[in-house]
Amino acid sequence: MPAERPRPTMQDVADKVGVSKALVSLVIRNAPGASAETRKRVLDAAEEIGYRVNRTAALMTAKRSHLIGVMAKISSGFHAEIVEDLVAAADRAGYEIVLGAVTPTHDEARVVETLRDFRCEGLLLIGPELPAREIEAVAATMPTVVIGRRITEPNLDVVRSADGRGIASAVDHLVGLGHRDIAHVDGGTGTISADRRTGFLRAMRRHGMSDSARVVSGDFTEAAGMRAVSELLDAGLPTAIMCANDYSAIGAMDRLRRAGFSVPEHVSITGYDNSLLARLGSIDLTSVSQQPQEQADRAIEAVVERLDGGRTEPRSTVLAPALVVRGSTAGPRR
Amino acid sequence: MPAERPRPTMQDVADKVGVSKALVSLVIRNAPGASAETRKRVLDAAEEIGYRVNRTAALMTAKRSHLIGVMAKISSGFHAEIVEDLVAAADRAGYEIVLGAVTPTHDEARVVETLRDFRCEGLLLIGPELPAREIEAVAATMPTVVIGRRITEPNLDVVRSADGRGIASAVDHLVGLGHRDIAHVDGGTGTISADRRTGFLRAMRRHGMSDSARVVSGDFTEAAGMRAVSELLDAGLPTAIMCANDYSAIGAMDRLRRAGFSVPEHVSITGYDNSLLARLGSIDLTSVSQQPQEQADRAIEAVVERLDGGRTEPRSTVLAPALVVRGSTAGPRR
DNA sequence: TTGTATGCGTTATCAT
DNA sequence: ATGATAACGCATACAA
Repeated sequence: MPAERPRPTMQDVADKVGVSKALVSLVIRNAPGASAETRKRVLDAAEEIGYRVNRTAALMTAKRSHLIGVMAKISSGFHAEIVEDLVAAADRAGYEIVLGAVTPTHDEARVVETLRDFRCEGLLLIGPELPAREIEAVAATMPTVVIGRRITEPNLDVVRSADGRGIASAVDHLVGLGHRDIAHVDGGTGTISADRRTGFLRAMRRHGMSDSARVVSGDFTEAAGMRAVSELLDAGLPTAIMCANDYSAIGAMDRLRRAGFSVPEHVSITGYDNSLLARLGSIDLTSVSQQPQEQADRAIEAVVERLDGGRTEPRSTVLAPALVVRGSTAGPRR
Repeated sequence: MPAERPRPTMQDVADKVGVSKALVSLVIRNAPGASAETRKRVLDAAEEIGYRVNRTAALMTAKRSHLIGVMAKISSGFHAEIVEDLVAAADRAGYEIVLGAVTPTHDEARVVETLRDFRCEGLLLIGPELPAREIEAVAATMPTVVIGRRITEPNLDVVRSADGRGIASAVDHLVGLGHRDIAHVDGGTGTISADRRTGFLRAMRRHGMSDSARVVSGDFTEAAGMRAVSELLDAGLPTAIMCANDYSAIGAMDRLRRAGFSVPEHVSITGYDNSLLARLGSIDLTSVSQQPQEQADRAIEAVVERLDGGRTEPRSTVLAPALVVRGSTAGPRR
């Protein structure tokens, strides 16, 4: 027995003021068609009896909900960061965010269903791992934007940052410092990892260093970074190691230091994501920012264009990542 | 013009099967009063035409929504962790979580309003910074549980971990290792910080070490940890430093190392929260876990007791924190 | 077991 | 500018 005291309704306000509820509706929604006089009286009465519009009821009849569903894995710092920027951007565009959290007990499919049940008009999927055809099936139903994953399907908008270019800028940075022997610790199978890996190989080729370009397999974890360095210790250490993300970079740094090498004096290290970790003074990791705020702005822009502007052709927005140089990189020892 | 293709309704299913929508309603809700025969036919038809109950409409008439609102600051790793556990626990109890994210652009008051608008039956506030009377005002309206903050108001349930005891267990650990000169870097004003500070002082007194108990002021940031160590370097380094949270502990560690001291050889360091950071191999920080999963379970238990069990007296649940010993603490140098 | 009727709080259409 | 009224999709008491 949830002690639910009956909320005042629009009718209550109307009765109090002595007008029709239709008029109250106009005033509450800030729609034109009510005199300033009445408007004030209605607002005052509403305030007084503590009236708040019943969103559930409003959604029943309203054409629009102005709700945007966002699927994210909040345990990921990067996702959480983007979500923050999304609510701000949505706010500016006159929309509200409904957040669907992906957790071990709530998989992506279920989150999407829930979001849809809440009558969201558009869907923003952050780093979805759902099969492309399932995403496409959703996108056929409602405006959908995929954030941070390369995927081309009709009906689908994509906002992401160019992972290949991000890695390339890091390679350029290291080469500029004089490095010639660079290894990459990748993130395993998966689109993102693949993009970063090929970005690395391509950039190395561009610098005429294909021969020294080594790739060690990993999986985006700290442990993977440590394992990779163990391998490299056996095979012969490069002068710089570029990791597929910050976590593995931190693992790599740690393993190196435990082996008696110092960063960046003996080996330079780069990460990816420009996470909170990378920014820590005690870690101070050169990393690549995916520009979460930019991505958030573009994603909101994309849905809103479809929702308010009537756009129907898909659009892909690829942002340039930004290298953030910190203390984990320096010129190689001679 | 959001291309909203009309969703199939209960009537559509009813028409297809050739029954009334009331009957369909029974079947969908899994309520008794329909033959197994019809049940199957209805379910099949629903499946076929892709029918999903319109939650908005259902909420209009249903007594219950089985929705629990959670206010959290997802940029906080600790909050994010608890949220994950909450959705799992809610799931087991037959409820669904509506997540309200507190961000720089959406303050706590606004989030609470939104959650209420979504017709949540209960509210879970994680680490609220709202004034106690505002929280009480909400709690007067609907079952409310405050997580992680000490506060006593009528109508209010509280689930938290005993910060004082957590710090005390860390003190005991250090004293057991032989430390006699211990400093505490606090987290500024605020309930949580105060609890940890007094917990420290009390534990030190218990060990007869009030004289050597020093408190340096901080603010839960990495920078605060660094500043605090700078102060201590001038005043004379203790053999152990207990920080109010992991962030400031990391700042402290870093500052010490830059000054040429090593952890834990010269100085032992402890943090608080047992965050992802503390668990990193390269940081390996002795810390105190607030047991997020336990807290989540208890919080759900509390609302559900009020919602389903009809409990009305407030209840406060104080959990025992768990010390997690890692590599940042060791016996003092002689 | 099944169907009918009514209400939920709001928005939207059409009068006035 | 204002009001009456019909949806909206579903749950529920009640009738059959």
